[in-house]
Amino acid sequence: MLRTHTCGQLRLEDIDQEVTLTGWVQRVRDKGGVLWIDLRDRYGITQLIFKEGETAAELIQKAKQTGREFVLEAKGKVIERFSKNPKMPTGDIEVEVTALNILNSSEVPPFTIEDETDGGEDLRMKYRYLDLRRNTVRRKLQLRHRMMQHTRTYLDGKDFIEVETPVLIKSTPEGARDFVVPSRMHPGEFYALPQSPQTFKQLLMVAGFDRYFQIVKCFRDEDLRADRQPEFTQIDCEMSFVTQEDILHTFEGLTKHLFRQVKELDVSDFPRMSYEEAMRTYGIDKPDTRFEMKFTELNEVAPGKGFNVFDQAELVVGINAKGCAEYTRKQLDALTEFVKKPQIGAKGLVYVKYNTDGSLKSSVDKFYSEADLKTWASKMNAIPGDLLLILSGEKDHTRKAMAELRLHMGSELGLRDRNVFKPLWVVDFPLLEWNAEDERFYAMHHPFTSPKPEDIALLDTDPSAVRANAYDLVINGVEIGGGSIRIHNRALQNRMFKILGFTEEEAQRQFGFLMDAFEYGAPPHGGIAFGFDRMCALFDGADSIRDYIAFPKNNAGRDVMIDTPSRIAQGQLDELGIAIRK
RNA sequence: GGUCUGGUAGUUCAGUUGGUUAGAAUGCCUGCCUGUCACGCAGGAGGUCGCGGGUUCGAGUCCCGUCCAGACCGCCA
Repeated sequence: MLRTHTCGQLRLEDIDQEVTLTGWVQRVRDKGGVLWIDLRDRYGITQLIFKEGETAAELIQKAKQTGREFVLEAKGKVIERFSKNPKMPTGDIEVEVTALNILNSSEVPPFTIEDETDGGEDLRMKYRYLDLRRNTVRRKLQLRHRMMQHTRTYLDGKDFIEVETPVLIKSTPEGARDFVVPSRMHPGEFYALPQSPQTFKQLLMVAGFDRYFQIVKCFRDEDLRADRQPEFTQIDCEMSFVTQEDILHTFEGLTKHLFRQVKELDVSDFPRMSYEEAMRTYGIDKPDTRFEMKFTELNEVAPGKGFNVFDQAELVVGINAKGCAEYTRKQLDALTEFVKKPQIGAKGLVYVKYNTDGSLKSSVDKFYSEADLKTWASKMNAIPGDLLLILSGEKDHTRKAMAELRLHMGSELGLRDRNVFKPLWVVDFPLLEWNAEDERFYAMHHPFTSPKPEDIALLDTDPSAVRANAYDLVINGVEIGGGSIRIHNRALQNRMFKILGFTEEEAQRQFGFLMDAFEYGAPPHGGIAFGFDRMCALFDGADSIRDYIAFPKNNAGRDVMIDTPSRIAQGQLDELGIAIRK
């Protein structure tokens, strides 16, 4: 080792020790007769001192030549500081340097290597290796590391076996776009990178592994968001001979274990909510339950008074913003603007102020008496001082818009505390979703999801009413994980593919290996996958997953540091039998 | 595919109804300073205002196009 101690280690009790430290120059402070260098490594900062008349002149000269981010090896004696710095753990001591070796010099970095950097996002990404030197960024990756270790400990303790599945697999048309990899040995043929190891983990269940997990990279060629990267990591799990209840219990346990170990938090048992209830009361399948403000449907009381907008609406729905009756015209206009944004797409917003004096004032006073408004208010459990916000229109759109407005109000009222965690299981998802454009059903989860046994009869008569044995883990409005009990029977799997519009040949060609396997004693099984990057960000109270990934892509899917995607040589293309269309 | 926001010194930003030589902070360089730790003081260097076109006597500022970055919608079984 080049060093005897780290830069975060030395204390008063180490005084008079001869030590050697290595690290990067955080800052040089030249005070004339005395010069200090803050030497930094992953573990902390230790101050080196060079003193005129005491330190050899050539050493001082060498120290003066160093600049930010130079790499040094400094030998010297630990001494007590003349003036201590209580703000730093090593602030009682400093190292009186007797030998200095410049291990490497450094260009002036393009941004400051400090917790509060002056660097913008794209510059930090271009010089990610410098960004990663910063404590704040490194700590996020250390959190990820701990999450990963505790996940492995927990699952290993529950007899799960970690198995690696292939990365070069087969492309399938369902679901997200695949990243594809051309085959040199088979020109014109392609591998695909896995969107998830779904079929492989099911095959491991057929193989009798009983409990499998993998912390695994998955790939989806879709547009990016702050919480979506083209390559991302899942905690992928599967169990045999289990009911949905067993899976929820096991992975509620994992989640609680992580909260305990990583956050030192004990969270209470996770409530269950049906998909239907989530949609009806929160307008979304991943409700943020840190605050109430649930939807109240007003279809029974709102129409029939000549207000065309409500009379024609499939859904009239309101939320009660508690204590907001004092909102000004300007604030209400801002809310109206918010819901009219194209991304949200509501046509307008109706409000009812339940004033503290008991009177009611609304934007639709022309059509409704105070008694009408009072009926609404009581239906929405409003008391004087509350503000009712109401949207109407086609059901799905209106719910979606109201869900956005609810989150907006929750943020505005400070009800979405990043240090509060409210997990829940959303269960009983529909098995299928009708797509009007393609005029066919799509699997809401994936085509291997088992329908609820009691709903199987509906598969032929009313497919959209069939519920699945599928579940999502939602925390603070973020979908953290999802899974299902799978189909383990060839006939039922075939029936599913048929409903999804596959011909028998297509199903056989794409998933024949799985259905063949089902014929050799496939056990009942089910599983779940967690979005690991999201989980890390959520645990840390962050919205973006980028800082929890060492080398992320930007929002155009580009790695600006290594500058990729990039062109490849003509020779490589020729070898692969690929021509680029001009 | 679409919507919005931004692009000015190494960096983070300001720049008024279009008007002379484009500013601040920080960083960088030089000098001074024996207890600093966001050290201090004095001085200095540093700009194709993303790129292209247009309007105008005159464009960092207005218009059109384009590139880049970020957020979002669509998309993400």
